[in-house]
Amino acid sequence: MPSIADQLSAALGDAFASLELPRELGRVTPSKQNPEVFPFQCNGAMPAAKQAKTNPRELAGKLVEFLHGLPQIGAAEIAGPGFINLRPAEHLYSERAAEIAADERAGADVVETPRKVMIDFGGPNVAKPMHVGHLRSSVLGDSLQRLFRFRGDEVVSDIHLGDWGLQMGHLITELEDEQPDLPYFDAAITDGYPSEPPVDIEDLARLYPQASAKAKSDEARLERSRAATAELQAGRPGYRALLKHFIDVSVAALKKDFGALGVHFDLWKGESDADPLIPGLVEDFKARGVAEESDGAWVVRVAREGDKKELAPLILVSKTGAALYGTTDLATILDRKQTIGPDLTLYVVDLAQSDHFEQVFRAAEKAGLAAEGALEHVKFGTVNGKDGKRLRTRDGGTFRLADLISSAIQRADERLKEAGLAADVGAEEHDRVARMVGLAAIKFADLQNYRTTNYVFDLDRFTSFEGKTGPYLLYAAVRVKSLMRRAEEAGVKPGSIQADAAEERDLVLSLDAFGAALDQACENRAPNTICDHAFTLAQAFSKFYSACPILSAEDDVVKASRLALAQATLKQLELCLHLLGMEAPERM
RNA sequence: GGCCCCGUAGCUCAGCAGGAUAGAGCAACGGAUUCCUAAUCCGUAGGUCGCGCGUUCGAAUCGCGCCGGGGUCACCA
Repeated sequence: MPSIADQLSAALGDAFASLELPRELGRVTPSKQNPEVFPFQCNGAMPAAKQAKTNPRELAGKLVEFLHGLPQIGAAEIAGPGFINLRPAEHLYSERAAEIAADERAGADVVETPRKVMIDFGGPNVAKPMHVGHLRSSVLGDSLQRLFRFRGDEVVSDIHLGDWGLQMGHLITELEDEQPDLPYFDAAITDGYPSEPPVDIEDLARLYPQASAKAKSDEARLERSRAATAELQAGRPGYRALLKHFIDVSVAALKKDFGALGVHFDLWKGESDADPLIPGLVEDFKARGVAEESDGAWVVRVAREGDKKELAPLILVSKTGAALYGTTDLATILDRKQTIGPDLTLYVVDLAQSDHFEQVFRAAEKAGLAAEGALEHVKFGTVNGKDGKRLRTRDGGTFRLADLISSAIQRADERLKEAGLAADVGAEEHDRVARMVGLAAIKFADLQNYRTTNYVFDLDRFTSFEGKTGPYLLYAAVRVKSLMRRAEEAGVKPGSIQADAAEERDLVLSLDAFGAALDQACENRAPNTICDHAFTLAQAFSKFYSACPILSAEDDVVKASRLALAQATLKQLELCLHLLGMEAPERM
């Protein structure tokens, strides 16, 4: 059974069709005008009348006339220039509520034709620890993979490690300066390297910035890194062995970090995995004339007729013979095409890289590696401090993601203690709850804004249990869980739902809107509509909860009905939390 | 300078497949608890939707031009 809104849309669609007008005009939306009397409205009569050059009110009159006989319609009226206000038929509330209550998916549909969707996100760099910039990609990407999967698409996520290119040359040469005697640097030695890595994660974190800073002011130093990069890419055994150590050390640390964040990847591939495909890809591009020579480099021209912006060519092979960022990305697209064959690939990467992806996508399309529109840059803005500028540490450095997370968990812990929550559950459980609250605070704060906006990071606000926050939603879910436990103790069982009170109806309508919220989140590749839905639902429940006694209701039938509503709400709320990468504890 | 993103209530942000009187949260003010977790609920106040012009019966939403903030512009990733 479709949602109430969809049933009304279908009815309106029929009405339009009966007048030989497009069904799409029948789209019904929630009404803000007078929702108690007419919760929905349809605005299609006005554009239709415009097109047909007739009077909109007259047209609306015909539509309403058609609606009168239909079983879904409780009432319909014309208002203003041609708005059609709608009230669903009485029986729809309890029918739809019963269905949501019985449905594992809480009323959300699956997609008609599942696609294979590749999601590339996270993108941490082997050479450096994760910083705030990785937060959005990770949180957003993870939510998107959960969402697409839930909707029935086949999803493959890939962390796409930054383990190739100049940064590796920096690491190698900087390590050589510190420990020149290591066998990796002796070109005469080509085998039998130590199995223990020569560095740990802190070394990596130190070496890269050192080298990068030197290279900025010292051209010769930069050239050394470039040369080392070229040698690495050419296959010098000692450098390859070092690369493997770097990756291993880094991945071990990253798995810990992402595990703590609750973020999962199907594939832990990196840029270096695409390397074997590069020579063939380059030859192919040259042979087919996709690439051409320019100033000693090989480039793919991607500018198009009628472009507003002047898009520079993508550099496939630099004049020193090195593969660049774009080359690796193209080879990765080829790799994925051969091994996975995605219908759609989403790159969850910050919007500063818009031009880069535009180049890569165009080059891929030009070369026939991907269909037009099959590659998509899901861009997002920056995380700012209260000053409105990029979030920095007090001394102006970049904020480590690990520090950010631990400070959120610590703040959550303080909040819990202030409120006397999660007090009698034991220290271990308390810490677990604090972790859930802290992560929920960060994730919800990140996801509730539309992804392209830059948002201000304010831990005090995010960790509050009041208002539109992750902790509020967790608490709302916990309250219902607690209610369900009490019901069980009292031997009360959920029964058939009868939505009579205004608060009960509003709650049903809120539950009904779940699918639409997911549709929109999917379409926009932005989970903020899920955040919004979860919050609206929690609010609708709060109103219901304060207005309609459940366990203390006098009538057993009412009691069972309201408990069923509470149970359905909990299920849908937990699904929302899950899709946002959050989890509510049993008690708080 | 070209291009991209952003500009909505005191603050943080939704809304932008054109639709009625522009929303939420926080902060402010007033009220509600013998009752299932008051971290709640009810109410009040708060707006030239950056500015201007245009398209339209109708513009926060679409187009053009400005202003302000951020980003980006071929051999880094």
